[in-house]
Amino acid sequence: MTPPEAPEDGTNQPGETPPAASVCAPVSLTVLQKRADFLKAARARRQGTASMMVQARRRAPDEAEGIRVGFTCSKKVGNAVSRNRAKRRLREAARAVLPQQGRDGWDYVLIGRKAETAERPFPLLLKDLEGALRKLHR
RNA sequence: GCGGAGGGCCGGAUGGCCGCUGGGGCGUAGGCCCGAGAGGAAAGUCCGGACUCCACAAGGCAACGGUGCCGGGUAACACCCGGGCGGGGCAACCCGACGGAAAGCGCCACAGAAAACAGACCGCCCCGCAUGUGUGGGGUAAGGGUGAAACGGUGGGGUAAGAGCCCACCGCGCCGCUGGCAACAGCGGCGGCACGGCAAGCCCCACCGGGAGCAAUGCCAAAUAGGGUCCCCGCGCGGGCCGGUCGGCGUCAGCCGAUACCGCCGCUAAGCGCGUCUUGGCCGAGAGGGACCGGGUUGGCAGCUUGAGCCGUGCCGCAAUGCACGGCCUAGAGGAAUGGUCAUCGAAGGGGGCAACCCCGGAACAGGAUCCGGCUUACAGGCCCUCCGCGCAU
RNA sequence: GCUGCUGUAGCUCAGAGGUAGAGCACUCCCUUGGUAAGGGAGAGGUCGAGAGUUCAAUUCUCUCCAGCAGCA
Repeated sequence: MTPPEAPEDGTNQPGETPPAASVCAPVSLTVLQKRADFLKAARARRQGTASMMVQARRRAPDEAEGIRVGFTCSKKVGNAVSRNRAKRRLREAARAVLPQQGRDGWDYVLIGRKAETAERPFPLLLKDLEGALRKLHR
């Protein structure tokens, strides 16, 4: 089931992802660093999925440029190893999905969950993020 | 071969594509190229330091805390090495908070006659009286029972019964000699049992320690309200004193005062509280503008990785370690990088098979956050070296 | 990252080297026509875990494990 699909992903992603980030979409993807940005996003819309919680906020026009995204894992997720693994997988999922499906001028915050974020197969992780974005943009 | 002891090491591999962090080079720039990127515990934060700030200044004492056989190592340590003593193991070897209880105080439940300094419940023995079992006096601590612990142990002599009362050995204590730097050990002599346990109870002795921590600390910038100092303008608002006016009380002398009194208004659940006259003089200097200072907030920079560093060789030393020479540069983030995915190979484990082998499965504990030295705790599995016991063969 | 504090009954807390306790809650009984209140009786504990000191540890010491605070 996965082997037939997997090579497609392996050949498609390298060809498509970099142009999407560099040429086709002029929006830049930056990472949230400030505590205030996270707090603002936490007050905005949110959508939970099996593997993650997604918060999204449309910024005021003069705040910043492009799509911004942040990652968070609380201590409930586990020790440092599992927290870091969850954040890395979320970061990779955001890199694959947000340049196409994110909207310019929005902030997104992805929050890891206990075991699911680290264990869910990667294609399903991507689908979770896409579904959550669709609901949040409505 | 089986079982065991000690020490050391590794702890998924290779490659493709796409990324991340910081470094170097090129380029006006978009960007391109090069090389680097988690651990043995990075963990717990239990000790010891470096470093920074604060306090105090030669320093000492007190208090508090820590360490605690001896010697050595070290920047230092509660760590390491060697030795001693005690305990465990047939052994290799392992474990030990291991100073002082004859400086003092305190505690030792229950049981037991008695729990710390002597004494005697049941007993044993002698004598007297009464007599078949008691009673009075005296001696004794061997035996019984209790307890975690009971006033040296075993054997012999001795005795009315007993007792270090006497003797031998053991234990204990003191003295001397010998070996050792020392802890301590050995030997000899003497004493004649006195000295119960607890110091992870207070304490005594010796030694050590000022406090806080990189979220320490230093620097830069921005905006905001308020504070301090100085300068300019300056007497409009407000403060103090005196006076006026007005008001309240009054025993008619006076007293009190815009924080009083009456009333009103506003905030409040209510109470408290605040505001609601005026002009003149003097003192004083506010607000406004400018400059500087200090504090807080946000962001940035430094601290930030060349160090009690790592590797190799040689030398002194039983060893820890030290010294010399040569070589190497090995993460530096800051809501915090070291990843995702694919392919090939793959240890443990599970299933099938007489077996070769086949199928499933897919790597333990866990990730830097100023840096070092230790300790402790977690850890699938594997490799190497040395040693011990038993069995077999020679 | 650093520094402290706390773990005892279902809950809130005492306790101190030899017995584990109080209040509320729970169960049963009395009282009431019934409930509440009141009275009586009862049950409920690896004292966070593991080592050590001691004759004896919930208490003293050490090591772990949780939880909660503070520090820019």
